[in-house]
Amino acid sequence: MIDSSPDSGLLANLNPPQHQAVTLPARSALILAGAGSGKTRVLTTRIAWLIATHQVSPHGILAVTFTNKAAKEMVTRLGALIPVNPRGMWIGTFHGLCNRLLRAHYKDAGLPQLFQILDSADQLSAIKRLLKNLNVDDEKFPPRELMHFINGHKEQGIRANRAEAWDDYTRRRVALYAEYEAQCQREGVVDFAELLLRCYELLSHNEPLRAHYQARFRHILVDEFQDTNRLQYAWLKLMAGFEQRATDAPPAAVFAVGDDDQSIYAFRGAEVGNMREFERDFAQETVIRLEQNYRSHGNILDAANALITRNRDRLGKTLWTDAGAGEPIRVYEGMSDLDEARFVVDEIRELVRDGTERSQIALLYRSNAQSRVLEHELFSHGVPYRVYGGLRFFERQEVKHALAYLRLIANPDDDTAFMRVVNFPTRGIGARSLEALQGVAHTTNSSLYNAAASLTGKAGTAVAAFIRLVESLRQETAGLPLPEAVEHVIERSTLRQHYLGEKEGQDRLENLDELINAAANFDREFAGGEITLDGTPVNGDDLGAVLAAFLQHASLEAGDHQAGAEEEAVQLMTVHAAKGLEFDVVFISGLEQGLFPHENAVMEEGGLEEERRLMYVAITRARKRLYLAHAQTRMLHGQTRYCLPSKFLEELPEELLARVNSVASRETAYPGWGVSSQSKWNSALPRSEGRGAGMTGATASATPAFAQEGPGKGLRIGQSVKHAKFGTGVIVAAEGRGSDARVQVNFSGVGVKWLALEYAKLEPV
DNA sequence: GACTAGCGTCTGTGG
DNA sequence: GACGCTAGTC
Repeated sequence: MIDSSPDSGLLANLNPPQHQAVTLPARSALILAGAGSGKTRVLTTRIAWLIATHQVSPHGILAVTFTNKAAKEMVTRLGALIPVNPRGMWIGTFHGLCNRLLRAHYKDAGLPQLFQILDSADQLSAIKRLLKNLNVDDEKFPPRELMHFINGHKEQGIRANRAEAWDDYTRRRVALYAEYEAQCQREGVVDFAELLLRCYELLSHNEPLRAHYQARFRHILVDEFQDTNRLQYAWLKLMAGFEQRATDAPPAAVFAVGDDDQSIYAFRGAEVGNMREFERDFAQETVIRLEQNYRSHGNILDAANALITRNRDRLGKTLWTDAGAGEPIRVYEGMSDLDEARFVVDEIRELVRDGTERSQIALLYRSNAQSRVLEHELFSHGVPYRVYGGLRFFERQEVKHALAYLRLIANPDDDTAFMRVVNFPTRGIGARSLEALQGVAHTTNSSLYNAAASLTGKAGTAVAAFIRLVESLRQETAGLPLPEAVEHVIERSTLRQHYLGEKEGQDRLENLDELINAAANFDREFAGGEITLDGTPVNGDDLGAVLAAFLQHASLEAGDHQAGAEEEAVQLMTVHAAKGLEFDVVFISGLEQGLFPHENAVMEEGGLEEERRLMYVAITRARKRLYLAHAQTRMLHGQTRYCLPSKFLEELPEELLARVNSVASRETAYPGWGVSSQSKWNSALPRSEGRGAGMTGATASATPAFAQEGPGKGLRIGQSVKHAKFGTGVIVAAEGRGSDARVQVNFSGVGVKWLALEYAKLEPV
């Protein structure tokens, strides 16, 4: 029995608001937890306290997060706090928990026992296949857009039969949505959004089941509440019993932790408004603000606060810290993305030389595409690094191919898997045979596999050989342990042979080996009873069950922990991926108009504010040192773009910043540029920390050169100019001479314009 | 039916 | 700059 008095170990070292939050009575409460305010600590300590004081058994707790990482972290920390086996508890992501529920009640949910989960790539190819089967013009109905339409509706909890459509085009899309639903049902597959919607409907339509879970979960804890979408919100309401209560038990106490300033997932349906509605819908009694930041030095926090106060409609919260001001925030302007990368890598090497651990250095960017230059520079200087996100292990082509064979073994009706490997490696089954096959499948309302199997007598030997291959794979692997089954499939399908013959196949072969490794690890944990199919242990000797569990693991987990995760390496990731993490040193690169804030985002309603929150998240990742970098030119889509500094840079108080470009280096690089306009870029750092001319001078060749005679004298490509009507912009192109001379200028906010130099009065800035 | 050159699109973020 | 798709060729 654990002493639960306030000064016991469990509650020691909590600050007053944290303490209050942890020990709240069993009623719904909203915790506004600022960045670095000890949010995860409060969540896990709350669970431990509830259990230790016998207010609830581990059985009665449901804790929901968004990412696997957060769920794992919670489990680990909880295990360190109290002697309880957290594996039996319901702690997981929305998707993971819904999957667990659907597995446990697959019949009631109208699903096959071994239903497969489609990741977004699978979903897209399923949609493409659907459009093809229905002879729909995919130019009129772009698959990506349709996918967005379908997922958007599911995230609102709207099925095709209830979707609104006021015009023909939308009516058509709704019809396609319905067809897609039917196709998934036929194939026994479920996409990510479907996991949630299906689970919601299961509970909503099945009263005994609803009564069971509503009575069971007495405390529901939600992490990152600001990221919930409509469906997740409704799911919580239903689960907690604030909607359709089916039991005599009172509603659960919902402990929602969130930060409206860190809401960065509106693009996938998250509604910050859920935080405002929480009070009404969940009978919330208390709001607690966690505003003391334990992570960052003062200057970093001041910058974050200054930035975020520009957003409207905040719930209101100001972070403060006991820590000193610390170092100024370093701002670097590179001439090109390459120059920027060189600066970043140079600094990293110096930091590492001075004793900073590489894993304590994070390199953040707005979009994944930016990682390439940085990676290249890190690689060529031999700096170990690790990229998170981007192409994940289980999303790689070769891994997906191998998994598709395994999926066909587990479920022959999985048409997505069938199409992926029916002719890979090539075995003479072309578009023509497949079209015929799809026709048969369509008319007989059966899966492609069954259609193929029923036709093997007459439909040519290639298809028959494929069916025989899958059949023999199923038989040969039946008695094998999972890793051997995986290896066998890789060999017998001739996947390995295929990649052996490919010039660039080495990486792919290594990934296939890694897949066998992953299967071995998984099998070990499975056999140890640590992993189960639906929360209840399954017979580990049954390959079907192990395989199904492994496949669902592969679709719900990105495979982030695969290969080299523990290596001492610099961390590269998008700002989105960095949420919830912290590092001693953080670089934010690509702080340019159009990139961060992203040009697509600023067009959307509330888009700029979401970008600003994203910047806020990025800044607050840093503990001790923060670098902000931007470049004047950047390669994008294969061509050079001329960029203005991000407006977010202007929104930071100048006194917190130190411009680390030295005038001397820029003079070398840009002969003829006025020093006056550069004065504010002078270093505010002590001399020893300023950049020498040597480093940046080496990149002078990246400077675009364009000299113009006549009216535009002194203007160059890349030059910042001011126009009376359009404001400031950057010259991106020029043509003609004398009175015909025109320049193309990219104005911030206005866009790109061609201007005749004779008439437009452009002033160099 | 397999292979390849050329073209268009993409990179905006995730379970 | 990379990838997927298409048209053209073998």
